[in-house]
Amino acid sequence: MTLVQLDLAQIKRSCSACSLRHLCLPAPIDAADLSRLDALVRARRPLKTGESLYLAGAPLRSLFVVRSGSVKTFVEDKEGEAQILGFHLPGELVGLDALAEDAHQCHAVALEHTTICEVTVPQLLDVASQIPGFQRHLLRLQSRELVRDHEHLVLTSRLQALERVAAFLLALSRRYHHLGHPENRIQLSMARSDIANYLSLAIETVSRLFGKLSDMKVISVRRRMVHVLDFSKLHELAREHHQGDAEHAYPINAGNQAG
Amino acid sequence: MTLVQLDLAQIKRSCSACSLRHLCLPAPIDAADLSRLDALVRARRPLKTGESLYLAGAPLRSLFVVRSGSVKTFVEDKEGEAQILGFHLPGELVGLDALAEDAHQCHAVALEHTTICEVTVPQLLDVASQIPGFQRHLLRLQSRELVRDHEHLVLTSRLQALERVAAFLLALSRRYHHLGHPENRIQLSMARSDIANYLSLAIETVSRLFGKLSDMKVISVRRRMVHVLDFSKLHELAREHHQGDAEHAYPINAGNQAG
DNA sequence: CGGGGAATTGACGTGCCTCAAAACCAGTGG
DNA sequence: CCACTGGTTTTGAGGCACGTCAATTCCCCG
Repeated sequence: MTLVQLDLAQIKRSCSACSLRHLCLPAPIDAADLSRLDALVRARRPLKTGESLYLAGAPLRSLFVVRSGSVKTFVEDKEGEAQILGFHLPGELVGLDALAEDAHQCHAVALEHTTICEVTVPQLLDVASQIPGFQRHLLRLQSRELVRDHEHLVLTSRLQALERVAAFLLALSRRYHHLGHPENRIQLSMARSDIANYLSLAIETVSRLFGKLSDMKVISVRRRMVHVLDFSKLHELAREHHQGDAEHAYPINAGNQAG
Repeated sequence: MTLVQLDLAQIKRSCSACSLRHLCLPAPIDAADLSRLDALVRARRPLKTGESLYLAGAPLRSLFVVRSGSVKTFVEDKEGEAQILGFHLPGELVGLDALAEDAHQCHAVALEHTTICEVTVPQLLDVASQIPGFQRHLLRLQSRELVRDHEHLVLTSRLQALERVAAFLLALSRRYHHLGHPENRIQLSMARSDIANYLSLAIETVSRLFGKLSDMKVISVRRRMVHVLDFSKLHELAREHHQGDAEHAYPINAGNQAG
C-alpha cells in the first residue's frame, strides 16, 4: 500500500469529506473545529450481517455513528426474548442510552454489511466543552432520540396492526429519502421477525398485512424489496392525515386491544 | 409578611437547603457552584390538580424539576386521544424532550397539588458550560430518561396485563421508597384511567386486575391507596425474578396479543 | 342528602396470537 | 444444471386475552 493510498483512505473517512456531516455535526462549524473532530473519529472494522457492535452490560467507551448499512438495538429479558428499540440508519448516533450508567443498556447488531465511525466518550466530552454549540448539539441529539422513542411507543400502543405497518413503512421511506434514496423504493435491511418485534406484532401478522397492502395496490412487495405505489393511501392507513376517510371508522379507544 | 418570613421562604426554596438536591444535581459540587445554581432556580406558583405546566408546541424556555407532588406528560393524536409518556415524581427533571426542536413535544399536567422549580434554558446551558461535571450530568439525566422510556416500551409490549400492573406498582413503590416513603404503602396520585393509558390497557382491565391482586392477597386496594402485602409474589408476577414459578407457564411470544 | 365523576363488575365480541404446514428462496455441492 | 438443505416468508384454521358496552356501586363534596 502506498502513501498516496493511505492518504486517500484517511481523507475518505474524515468528517470534512463525509457526506453525512450535516447529520452528526452541528450546522455552523468552522474549519478548525472540523479538523479537531477529524482527529478523534476512528473508523472501525466493518461489521458483517449479524455482527455485534456492543453488548448490553459492556462498559461505555465510545459512541458510534452509522456510516453505511444499518444497525438494530434491542434489550433482552431474562428468558432471552428480545425487544427491538430501534433501527439506525447512516448518520445516526448509537449508544446514547449508555451515558447514564457508563454501561451499554442494550445490544447493537448490524443488519447488513455496515461501516461505523467511533468516538471515545472522554474525547467527545472534551471537545463538547471546547467547541461552542457542540455541547448543545449533543443534548439535541439525545432529545431527538427521546422523541423517537415516544413515537415508537405511540406506534405500538395506540395503532391497529395495519396502521402500524403502514406507519413503519412511511417512516422508513422518509428516512431513506432523507439520505438521498428514492422515496418510493424501500430496501428493507431487517427480517420480518425484526419488523414484527419492533411493531409488537406476530411475524405472521406482519406477513399477512404486507400481503393485504399488496392486494390493495398500496405497495408491492417482493421479499425485502418494497415499492410504495400509493403514498396518500398509505398516509391515510397510517392515520397521518385522516382527511375524511370513510370506510374504517373505528372507535379510537383509550387503550385498544392491540396495544 | 415580614422580612424574616421572606428570608425563610428564600432559603427554603434554595438548592442548598433542598432535600432533593442529590437528585437533580451532580454528586460532587462545591459551595460556590451551589450558590450559583441557587441564583438561577426560580420557584413557580404551585400547580393545582389538572393544571398545565406547559403545552405541546410551546416554545422551550425553561426546564422544570418537580419539587413536591407529581406530573404526567403525554402526547395527543389528531383525534385528541392521549398517550401518557411518564409520571414524574419529586426530584425529576421534566421537559428534556423539548431540547431537540426548542419546543415542547408533549403536554405536562399536575396530578395533584404540585410545586415546581424552574430554570431557564439559556441560564442552564451557561452554567453547564462553566461548572465541570454539570454538562455531563445533564447528559446523564437525559440518558436515564431514555432508559426509562425503553423500560416503558418493554412494559407495554412484552408483558401480559397482570404482569404490567404488577410491574407498575413495583416501580412506583421503588420510586417513592427512594424518596423516603414506606415502600409497602403507595398513595396513587393518578386516576385509573391514567394508569390504564400508561400501561396500554382498558380502564376496566386495570380495575379487574387490581381486584384480582387484592383477591390473591398480594395487595390491598382502597380507592387510590395501595398497600403491598406480598412483595416476593408481586415480583414474581411482574416477571422480575421468576424463581421457578409453576402455575402460569405462558408461552413468551415474539409479540403477544396485548402489545 | 342528592348530584356526578370515578371505580367496579358482568356479559359478550373480536383482533390478533398460536399452532401447523406449505411455499419460497439462497446457498452449496454433486 | 439441478437436487438438496435450512432458513425465511406465506397461508390457513381455530382459540383466547383483552377490549367494548352497559349497568351498578362507591365516594367526594357542596
